[in-house]
Amino acid sequence: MISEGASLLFEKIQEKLSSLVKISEFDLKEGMLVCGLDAAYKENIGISSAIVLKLNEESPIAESIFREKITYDYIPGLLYIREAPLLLGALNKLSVKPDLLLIDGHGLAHPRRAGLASIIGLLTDIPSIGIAKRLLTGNVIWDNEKIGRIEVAGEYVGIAYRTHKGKTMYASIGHMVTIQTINKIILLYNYDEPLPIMLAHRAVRKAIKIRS
DNA sequence: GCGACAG
DNA sequence: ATCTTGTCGC
Repeated sequence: MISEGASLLFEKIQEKLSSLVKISEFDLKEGMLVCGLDAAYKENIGISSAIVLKLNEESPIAESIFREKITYDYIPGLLYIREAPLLLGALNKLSVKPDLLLIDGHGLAHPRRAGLASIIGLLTDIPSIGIAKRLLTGNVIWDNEKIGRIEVAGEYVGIAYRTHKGKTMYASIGHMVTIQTINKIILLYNYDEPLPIMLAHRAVRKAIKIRS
């Protein structure tokens, strides 16, 4: 449970962090390490995973699993207080330092302009992109059948795209990347859920299942 | 007041 | 996210 006062505190912190987010050019280069992050839950236990792949390769070169007792409930807009500790734990166990983080959740496509992806990027000082399956705030202006622009409070913060199976995904700027970076990532993973995130998702699902 | 609401 | 069987659709 999170008290009303604590929620206000976390919202204030989030607003401050938002002002620290940098939108900057990020060039994808051969050999770069792309890391997918995801988490799953089993009762009061949270499990997270970080899966690292070299750009254009499909076998992980490093991966980690992290488990920790959950202390907070999920509150829309405050996902980070529940999930950031888990993701940081998984990142901390990696044997390598990723060049780019792909995180399940939003970046700037957030009411306070600082979703989980932005916060993880800021705290680790690693460029990041948020990729969510549902929109939390803002609107999508579809340019064509498969690509659209995500706008929040008049700002172009990300790209919405439709998977080959018809599922809409919402990718937004986390930290130290631009819309162009997101465009390249979407193309790189062929308009599907990015492989690193897919593998991280499978890893946590598997880990959750084993401990039951 | 009503509805919406990342994972 | 998670609880869950059969079932609608490609």
